[in-house]
Amino acid sequence: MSRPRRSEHVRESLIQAGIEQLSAHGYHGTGIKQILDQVGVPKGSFYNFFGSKEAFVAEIIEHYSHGYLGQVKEYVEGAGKDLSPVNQLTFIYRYSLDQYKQADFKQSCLIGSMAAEISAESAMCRTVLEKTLKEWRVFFTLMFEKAQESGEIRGDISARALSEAYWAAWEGALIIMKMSADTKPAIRIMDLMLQTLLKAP
Amino acid sequence: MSRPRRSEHVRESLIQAGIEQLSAHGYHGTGIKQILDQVGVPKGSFYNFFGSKEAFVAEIIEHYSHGYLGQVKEYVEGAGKDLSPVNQLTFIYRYSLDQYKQADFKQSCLIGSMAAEISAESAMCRTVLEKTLKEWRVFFTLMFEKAQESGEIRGDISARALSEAYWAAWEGALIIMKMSADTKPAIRIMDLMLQTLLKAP
DNA sequence: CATTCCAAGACGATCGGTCATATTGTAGTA
DNA sequence: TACTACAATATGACCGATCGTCTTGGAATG
Repeated sequence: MSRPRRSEHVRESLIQAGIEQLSAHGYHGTGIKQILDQVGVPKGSFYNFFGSKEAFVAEIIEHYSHGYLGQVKEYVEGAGKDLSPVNQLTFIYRYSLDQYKQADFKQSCLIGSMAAEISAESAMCRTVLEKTLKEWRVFFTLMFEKAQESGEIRGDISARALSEAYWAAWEGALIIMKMSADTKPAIRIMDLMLQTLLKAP
Repeated sequence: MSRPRRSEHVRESLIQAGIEQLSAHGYHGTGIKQILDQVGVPKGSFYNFFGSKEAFVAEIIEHYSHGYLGQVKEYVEGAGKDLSPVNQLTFIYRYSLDQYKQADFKQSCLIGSMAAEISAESAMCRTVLEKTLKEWRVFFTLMFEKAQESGEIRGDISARALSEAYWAAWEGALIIMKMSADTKPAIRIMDLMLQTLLKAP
C-alpha cells in the first residue's frame, strides 16, 4: 500500500473556503493567501493540491455548480415533489434570494459572477462555465417540459428556449439585486416571468 | 484668468482608458498603472485628478452610462426614428452585441460587470450603479409605453415591470454570451423576449 | 514671491508562484 | 522487530512584479 493520499479533507476545505471568498470578492479580488488563512493551511501547500489559481477556480466553479444543482434536484424530488413545476421553481428562486439577502448581498450566484469577470480572460474557466451552463439548461428544460405538459407553461415555444430566457432573467435579476441591495426587484422579475410571461395563455 | 485648469483633456482620456480597461478586466483586475500607461500619464499624477480608485471608478460608471444612454437616445430620435419601438430596441441590442463580438467578447456592459463585482464592496459605486439603473429603467419604460400604445407590446402589464424584466434578460443574456463566446444565444433570448414573451396577444 | 498644479518615485503590502529543506510514512532487509 | 533507504508530502522563506497610495520637490502661473 502506498503512502496515504494527501489529505482530501484539506483539499475539500480549501474548495469550500474558495467558494466563499470568490463569491464575496470575485476572482481578482480574492487572494490565495486569504483562502489558505481561512482554512489554516500554509502558503506553500496550495500548489500541492492545485496546479494554479486558475485551475483551482475552474474546479471550484464545477464543484459549486454541481453542489447547487444537486441541492435543487434533491428538493424537486424530495421536499417539493408534490408541488407543480412552476411552484417548485418559485420556491427555488425565492429560497436562493433569501440566502443571498441573509448574506447581506455579499455573495450570489458564483457562476454568473465568474462568467462576468473572467470568461474572457481564462479559457479554462470559460470552458467549465459553458459546461455548467449546459447542465443547468438541461435541468430547466426538463422542468419546463413538465410544466408544459401540465398546462402551466405556454407550449408554443420550445422548453429549451424558455429555459434559456429564464436563466438569463435570473442572472440579470441577481445583478439588479446587487445594485439595489434588495430582493424585491428580483422577486418582481422572476414572478413576472413565471406567472405571466411564460404562463400558458 | 487663473492657472489653466488642470488638463480636462487628460482627465477625459483617463476616464476613456478606464472604461476600456475596466470593461475588459474588471475592477480588481485593472491596475491604475495600466490605465495611466495607456494614456501616457505618469503614475504620480493620478491622485491629482481623482481622489481614489473607488471614486475614479464611480465616476467612470456614471460617465459610461450617460454616454451609452445618450447614444441610444440619439439613435431613437435620429437614425431610427421611423422604426417602431420594438424595432428600435431590436436594432439597439443587436448593434450592441455586434460591438461586443467585434471586441472578441473581451468587454460588454460595464454596468452589469461592475454591479456583479463590486456593488457589495463599494457603497460609493453601488449608489452610482443604482442611479444609472434607474435612468435606464426610465428610458426603457418610455419605450415600452410607446410600444404598448401602438399595440406592439402587451398592455396587461405595466411598462415599468416589463422594462425591469427586459433589462434583466439583457444582462443575463450578456453573461451567457460571455460564457459561450457567442452572440447567438443572446440573440435568441432577446428575440424571444421582444417578439414573443412581451408581444401583445 | 506666493500659490497652485503636476511629476517622480518611494512606500509597505500583497500578488501568484517557486524552491530547498524538513518531516513523515512506507517498503525492504536482516 | 529494528533499522535503513527512499519517496511522498508539508512548509515557509523567498522571488519579481504589481497593488493603491502618499510624500516630496520642481515647474509654471499670478
